[in-house]
Amino acid sequence: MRYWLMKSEPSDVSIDDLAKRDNKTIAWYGVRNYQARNFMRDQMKVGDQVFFYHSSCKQPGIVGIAEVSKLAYPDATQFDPDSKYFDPKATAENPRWFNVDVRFVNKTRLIDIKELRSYPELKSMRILQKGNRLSITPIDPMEWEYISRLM
DNA sequence: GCCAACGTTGGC
DNA sequence: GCCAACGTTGGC
Repeated sequence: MRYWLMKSEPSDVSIDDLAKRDNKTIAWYGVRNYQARNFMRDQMKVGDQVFFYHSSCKQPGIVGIAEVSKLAYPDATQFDPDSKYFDPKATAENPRWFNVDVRFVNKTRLIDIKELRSYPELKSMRILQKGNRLSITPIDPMEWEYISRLM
């Protein structure tokens, strides 16, 4: 079982939105970065634990825990001409983008990026590195443990 | 709203 | 295959 951090803009899908969905589950659609796609497609397994992170908002930070509830499958939005995630180069025979399903586990207090930066134990976290833009990053078990204790 | 950093695109 | 130009991300 592995650990991940997944960013979502709360104006798009917040932790509360996730908690309110049917089965508290959502397809992690819209990822259009190959590295992040590969994490979902090639490495994520059902039961993997996820820090749910709010980005591009007033208070960026970890706000809850979720888990992978379905293995990766083709992202439906790539085939939808009306979606902003439509990809004309993707076909049903040759899908380019994949997503897993993620299920709500629980909310936590907000552990914002400033607080995360304040712990030397977490300084190697990918999201704290300068210029980091990757929306899905692996979390080291030690880091998961450390952050869990803060909650 | 700014802008540094990054990934992607496409001409050569 | 290089790399300049461009678009996007995301904290501030």
